[in-house]
Amino acid sequence: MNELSTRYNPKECEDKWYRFWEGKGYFHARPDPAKKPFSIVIPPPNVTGILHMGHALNNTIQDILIRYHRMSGEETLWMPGTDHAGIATQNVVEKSIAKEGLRRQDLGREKFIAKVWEWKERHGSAITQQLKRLGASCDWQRIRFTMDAEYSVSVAEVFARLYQKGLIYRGTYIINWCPRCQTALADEEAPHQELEGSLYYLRYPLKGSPAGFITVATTRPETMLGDTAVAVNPKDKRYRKLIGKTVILPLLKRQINIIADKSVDMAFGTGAVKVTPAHDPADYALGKKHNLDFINVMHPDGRMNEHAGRYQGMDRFKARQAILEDLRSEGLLEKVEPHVLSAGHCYRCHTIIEPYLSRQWFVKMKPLAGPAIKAVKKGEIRFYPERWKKVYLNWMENIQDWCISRQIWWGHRLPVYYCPDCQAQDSDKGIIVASLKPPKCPSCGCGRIYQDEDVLDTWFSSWLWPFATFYWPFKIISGSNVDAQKAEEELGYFYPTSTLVTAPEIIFFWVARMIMAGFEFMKAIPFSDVYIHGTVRDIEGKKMSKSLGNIIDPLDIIEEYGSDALRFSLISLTSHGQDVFLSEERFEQGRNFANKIWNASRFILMNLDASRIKVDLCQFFGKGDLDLADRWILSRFYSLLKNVGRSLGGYRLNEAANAIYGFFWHEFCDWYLEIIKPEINKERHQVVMYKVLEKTLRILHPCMPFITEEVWQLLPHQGDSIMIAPWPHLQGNMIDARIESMMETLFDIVKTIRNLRAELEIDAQLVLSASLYPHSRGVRSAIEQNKSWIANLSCLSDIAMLDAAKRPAGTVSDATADADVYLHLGEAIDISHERVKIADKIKKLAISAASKEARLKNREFVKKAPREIVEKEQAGLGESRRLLERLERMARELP
RNA sequence: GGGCGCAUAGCUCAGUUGGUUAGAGCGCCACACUCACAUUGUGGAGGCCAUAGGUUCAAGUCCUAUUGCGCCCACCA
Repeated sequence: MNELSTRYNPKECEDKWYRFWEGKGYFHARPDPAKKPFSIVIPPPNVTGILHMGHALNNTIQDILIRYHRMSGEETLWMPGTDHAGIATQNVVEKSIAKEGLRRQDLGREKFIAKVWEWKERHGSAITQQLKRLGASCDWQRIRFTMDAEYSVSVAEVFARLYQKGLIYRGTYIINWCPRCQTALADEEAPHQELEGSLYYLRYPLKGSPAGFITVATTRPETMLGDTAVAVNPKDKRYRKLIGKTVILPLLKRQINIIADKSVDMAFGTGAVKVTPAHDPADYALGKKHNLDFINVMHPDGRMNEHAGRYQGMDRFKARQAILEDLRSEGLLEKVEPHVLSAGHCYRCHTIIEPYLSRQWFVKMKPLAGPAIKAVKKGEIRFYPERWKKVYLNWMENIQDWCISRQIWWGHRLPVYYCPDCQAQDSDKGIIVASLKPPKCPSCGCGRIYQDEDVLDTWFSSWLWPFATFYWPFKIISGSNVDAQKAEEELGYFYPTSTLVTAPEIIFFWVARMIMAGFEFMKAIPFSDVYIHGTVRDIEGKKMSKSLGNIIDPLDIIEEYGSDALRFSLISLTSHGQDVFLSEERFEQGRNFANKIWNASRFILMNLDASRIKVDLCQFFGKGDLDLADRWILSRFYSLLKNVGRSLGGYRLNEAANAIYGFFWHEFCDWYLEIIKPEINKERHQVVMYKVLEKTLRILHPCMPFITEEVWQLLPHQGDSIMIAPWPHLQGNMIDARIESMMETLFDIVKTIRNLRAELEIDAQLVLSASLYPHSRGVRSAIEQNKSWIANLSCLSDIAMLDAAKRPAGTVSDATADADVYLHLGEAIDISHERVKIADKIKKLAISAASKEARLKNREFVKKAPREIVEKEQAGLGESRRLLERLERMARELP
């Protein structure tokens, strides 16, 4: 095995093993009634996406869970796929055609959509290829896309069912409108920017009171033409007597009422606010609540319309100036204050967006939310960490109707058709909703029906992800090779899925809606656990984003440090849902760990006689054939296994990763391998070091799949791949707290001796070996060469062992044991400054023993503390007293 | 404005239901390469666990308030 490099080389392994696994079909899941199912649906990344650190974290977590459950003998499915991401994708393609000087309008809808598909075919697999480099063991045979033909049928079906149930309706809504681009924008496409504006104070004369008026403040005076009320806070003493009175809207001389609403902020402006329901989202809500008129005063291009009186035809900002001048000349402009306001701007042309009233489609959410709230309250669906439950419930209990129509081209078109002959204004007559386009109008029979131009919100397809990916509702499409019966079986087997792993930002957008859809269409929860991980940030706590330039590209990290290093470092930093603060050096830890694994394995391979490792470990048991060190490392391993299982079960992945790290490096390598070195050829050590390495690799595999496979393949092994090797069984009888405590005592001794190493010119590690293996030839000769007193030390393990044996299990007092051994050590080592050091340590231990005694004297403690604690304290007390005496004697003898 | 989170070593963070001496990684200091690994090893320094109260036999852990930082949602007429 000498040909193995002293450095682990990820590049030689990763691609090789990934292809091996995929080629063997290990990622593919099929229902097996004999096995328990475990399934995860991937949060589908945008098809335009490239892998960023957030994806890396999200998918590493999923892969760990998947690999863990696969090894645990469950039938494990990880369903991959991508999201068509309506607006994001449309923008990307628009940008790409802009290079040819084209706008989407130049192409027309059909040709543009064809371009998007073309783009998707060419670039849409980038992110899935990147997931493979991460090691993600997705079932790629099942990869889905939210615009797949079958998936689109699911979407249309859901729309139709909800419509028939009366849960989808048409209504008006204020949207972000760019008057220049003449398009609706989603909130995230209309970023708010601060700008220096003015706050204008306008006087609205009171009807029937010639000198009376009420002053309102506004930043957009031109919208006053659409005012249909003035609102004040009902608690506001200044205006209380005006509530219900009428004012004359200046310029247009329309009469409007003064209404009361507690949403009005008494401290802002004058405390009275003009209400323009057609041009402001908050006013819109007021308008709905108080049943006001909605007067739209603008054309879609931002010019004033026929409701604007003499300002008709003016641009909105020109109209603003004209209106202000007219008000000033009428003495109705009280004052103008500078005011910083933040307004939405079109992300493309930076035009100030106009809140614009338009007709949209909605889903009634309250009826859907009911069961989804209950399921979480009852604990059928659990959030990890639990605090997100509150966030979820808070939102669900105040849920608003969901606007699902979007005025863009890329997406699922609404399955809504109109018959021009039957259609009547403002009614649903002539509207046909069907999952597939009907050939003719069902009522008049004409063939002139046409489809709604709008598309559905992207989330209207992704909320079906846990079951639509299984081809629900199993409607066969001509030309498709989907086997409906098989699909139904698979859905029955794998649904509800097990765990959803996602980021907090999309609890409302996605998680909550999936739960609602699950109940509505599957009559069952979509998943039982929701694991919410943190956001990946840079070292200063800023969210990673392109515009900030603080991106750490996971692919660069894989290139430089390896995929396992990336995965390990990310996981070890992710503590239970806290945000992850990253800098590139973080990945050195993962890389170094991989290298440590590599070199320890190389060492074992060099010293392993493969013919002897078949020996069953159990042979050694009961015969007392295992040495202290062997028993110790086995005990430590099984303690680790127990902890790792518990941590993974509670989604504390970082604990699992860090526990394995600490065990492998600081216990297995630093102590066990060093201790057995002098007698590494002994059969028991051969077996134990092999078993511990092999099993540790297995429990590390979910976290670091590549290096564990590489090493595992070099070791003697059973089966084709570590990926499908069984998760080790917990053998509780191997966990021995007394052995562990005893060894720790010995380590303390050795550490003390190491301090003396320089002046005594001895090898401290050898001392421990000497104490454990006093009769080995190597140790004996070493002892001869060194100072004779080392021989004294060889009795230490006997002392420690006797000590431990005297006490019943579980009552070992570390403090007492430590002190005892140090006393012997003090006798064995005749170096004065070291005595002082030891005396210090003993003093500390004595204080601890004294405090124990004091505590037992406290009646409240004895009465109220848990029994085990009291018993533990009592058990240690007798020994502590003896110890104190000896300590005093020892102290007198010190120089 | 509503909701949530965080504050522990120089830095980044663990610390499970309160329980004996608060841990890790990185960084720093000293020492060590004939040794599986210098991407290494050994040792060391470094903590009023943000502040003030409270509950308890016992508080880093639970409660209240304060200060500072951060996130989400709403709003900004």
